Amino acid sequence: MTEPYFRPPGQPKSHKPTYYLTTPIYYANSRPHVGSAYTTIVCDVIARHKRMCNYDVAYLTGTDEHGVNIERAAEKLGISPSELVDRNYKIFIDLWKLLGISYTNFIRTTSTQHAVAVQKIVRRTMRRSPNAIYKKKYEGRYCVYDNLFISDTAEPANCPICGRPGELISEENYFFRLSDYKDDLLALYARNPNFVRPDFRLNEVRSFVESGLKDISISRKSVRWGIPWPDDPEHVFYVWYDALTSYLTGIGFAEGPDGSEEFRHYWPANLHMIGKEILRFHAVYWPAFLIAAEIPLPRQVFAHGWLLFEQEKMSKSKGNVAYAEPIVKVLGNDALRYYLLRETVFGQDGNFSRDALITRYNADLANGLGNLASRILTMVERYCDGKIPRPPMIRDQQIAILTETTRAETRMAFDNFEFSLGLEKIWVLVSALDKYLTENKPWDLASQPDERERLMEVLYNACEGLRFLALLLHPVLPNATDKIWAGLGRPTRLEDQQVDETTFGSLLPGEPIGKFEAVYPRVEKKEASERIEAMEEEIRNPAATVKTAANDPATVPPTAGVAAGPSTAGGKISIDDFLKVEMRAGVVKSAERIQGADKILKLMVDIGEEVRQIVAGLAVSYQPEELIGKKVVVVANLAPRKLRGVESNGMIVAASVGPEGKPVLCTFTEDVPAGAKLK
RNA sequence: CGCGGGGUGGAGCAGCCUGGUAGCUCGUCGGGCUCAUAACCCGGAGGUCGUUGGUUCAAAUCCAACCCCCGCAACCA
Repeated sequence: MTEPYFRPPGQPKSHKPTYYLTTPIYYANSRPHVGSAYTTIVCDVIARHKRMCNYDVAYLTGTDEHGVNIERAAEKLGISPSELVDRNYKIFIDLWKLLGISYTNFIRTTSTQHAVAVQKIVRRTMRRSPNAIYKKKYEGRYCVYDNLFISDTAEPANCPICGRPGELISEENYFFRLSDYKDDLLALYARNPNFVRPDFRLNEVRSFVESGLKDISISRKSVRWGIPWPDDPEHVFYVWYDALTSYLTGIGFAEGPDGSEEFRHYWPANLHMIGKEILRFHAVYWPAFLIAAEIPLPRQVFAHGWLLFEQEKMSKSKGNVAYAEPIVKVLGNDALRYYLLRETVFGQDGNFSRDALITRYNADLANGLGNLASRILTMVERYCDGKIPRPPMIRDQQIAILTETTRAETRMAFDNFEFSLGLEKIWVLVSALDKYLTENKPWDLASQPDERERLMEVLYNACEGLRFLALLLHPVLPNATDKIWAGLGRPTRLEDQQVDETTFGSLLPGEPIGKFEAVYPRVEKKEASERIEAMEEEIRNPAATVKTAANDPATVPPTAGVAAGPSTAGGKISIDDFLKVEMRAGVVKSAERIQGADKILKLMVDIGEEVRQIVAGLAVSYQPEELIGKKVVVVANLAPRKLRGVESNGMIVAASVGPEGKPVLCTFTEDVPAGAKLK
C-alpha cells in the first residue's frame, strides 16, 4: 500500500525501542466518571510496564474541545466556549494527577498547534490523494449528543445510541471518500490481524467494511466552534477528522514539514486504547485518513469493554455513574487501579460494584500485600537490627525459583494485556511468601541462638520476594510499591528499575532498611461504602439541586455555579415557560396495538373539540381494552411525530416507575369533562 | 430470522479458540499459629458446567436445535 512517508529517525534519542500509546481524547463537556478513568488507568499501567521493560514511552491523553455540544453548553451558562473548555479541561488534569497518571503528552484540540496539524493533514491529503476529499450538499439527521450521523435522508430519525431525535442538517460539506478505501482496509486487516484486538472485534470491523463503506462528511458549516477549513473558513472540521488527528498533534506533527523530531521518533503509534463504542472510527476511518495522507498507520487498536454498574451500562441519565474521586479519597489510588485491572478480564465488559471493590481491597491489598510487607519488614527491623539479613548461604531455592517464574508469567500477561491473569500470578507469590513465613517461623528461630543463620536465610528470601513484588506490581500499584521499596531501604527510584535487569540475590546484605509506612489499612466495609456513596451523591447533586441533568448530558460540572439564562436558572423554569405547555383532560375512545411494536399503543383520545390520534408507550403496563374510557392527561400542543409509522398528535402523561421506567397513568380522582384545561 | 454479551458449588468470575484430573476470589465450617494490618497457614463441605441430541475412546470445551437472562436499537413526543 502506501510507502511510509516519515523515515525512521536519523538519530534516535536513545537506543531503546519506542512505544507510543494513546487514550482517546475525552469530550470536555462533562466531568470524567470511572469509565473514562478506566481507559486512562489501563494506559498508565501499560506505560509504566513498558518503561520498566526498557521502552522509551510516549503516552498521550487529552481533551476534545470542539463541537456543537460545547458551543451550546457554554451558551447555556452564558460563557464563551473557550471559558467552558478551560474549566473542564482542568477537571480532567486534576483527576489524572489524583490518579497518578504518568502521561507524557497532553493534547487539547483547541490548541493552535492542533489547528495547524489538522489543516496540514487535510492539505497533504488533497495533494497526495486528490480524489479523497470533495464537496457535496449534505442533508441528513445528526445526533449532537453523540456526534453521530443517524441517517442520510431528511426523514426524522432517532439516535441509535441515546434515542434522542436527530437534528436536520442541510448544507454543503466536505466529504472524505471512504468508499475508496475498502480494499486497502481489508488488506490491512489481512496483513495485520493484530491491528484490532481483541480478535472478535476485528471480525466486527471486517464485516462492517465488507458490507460497503459510505463516504463521510468531514466538515460543518453550521458550527462555529471548530477548526476552520484551509482556504474556506466558512467550514469547520467535523468531529472525527479533528479528534483523530490529535494523535499526531500530541507528539509534534504540526511542527516543520514532516513533524518535530519527537514526532518522527515516536510515530507510528504502537497502541490506540479505546472503548468499544468508538472502534469503527479508529479501525476504519482513522487508517483510511492516514492512507489518504500517506502517513504510516498505527500498529494496534485495542477496544476494551464497558464497565457495567450493577449490570447496567453506566450512564448519567440513569444516575448510576460511579466517579473516581470518592474511591480514591476513601481507599486510595492503588485500590481503584487494582480493582479495575484485577476484577474483570480485560477486553470484556466488566462489572463495577462498590461491594466487590472494598472486598478486593481488604482481601488482596490490606490482608495480602500490605500485611505481608508489614510482617516481613517488622521482623527484619526486630530480629536483624534493621539491616538486610546476611545469610551465609541460601539453601532453599523455592522463593528464588518462584520469583523467576512469576516475573516471566507476569511479563507475558501484561504484554498481552491480560492484566487480571498477571495479577493472579503475582498473588501466587504473595501467598507463597505468607506460607513460607508460616512454615519457617522466623519468630521461633529468633528465640534460638543456634538458628541464627537459618533465620537470616529465611528473612533474606522474604525480603527478596518482597522486592520482586514491588518491582512487578509497580505499574499497577505505584503508591504502595514505592513505600515498600523505601521500606526495603532502596535508594533508587522504583519506576526507573528494569524488571529484567535484576536477579534474585542482588539485594545487598547489611544495608539498612528504611522506614516503613503501613500501606492499605483495613476498612470497615459498610462504613467505607457509605462514605464513598455520600461523596458520589455530592458530585452528582451538588447542593441538592433539582435533577435537570436527566436528559441533558451536556450539563456542565458543579463548579459552574454561574447564573445561566433567565428562564433556566438553577434548572427552574418560569411560569411563562410552563404556560407554553397545553395540557387537557382526555377520554380514551379506543386503543389498539401497533403491528411489530410491543411497547407502544395507538390511542384515539377525545380532548373536547376533537378526537386525537396519539401513540403512547403504555403497552408495558396496560392492555388496550383496559384503557378505553379512562380519563387521562394529554399534552395537546406537541408537534406531531411519527412513531413506528403511526402519527402521534400529543402525549399521554404518565409517571415513570422503577428501574425500567414502567408507565403509570396520571388520572383524576373526580370526574372532569373531556377537554378541560390543566394548569 | 435486528446487533452484541452471557447462563460453571451460596455470591462474583476463569477455563471453551488449541477436547483428556472443574480452577480462582469472597463467603461458610473445623483446626493451627502469634512476626503481622482481628492478619496469616492447613483441612473440610458445597457443582449432573442452562436443556436436549450429535461427533469422539473421551465434551464445560467441538457441532446442531432449543430455553432463559442482560445491554443496545427498532417503539415509550
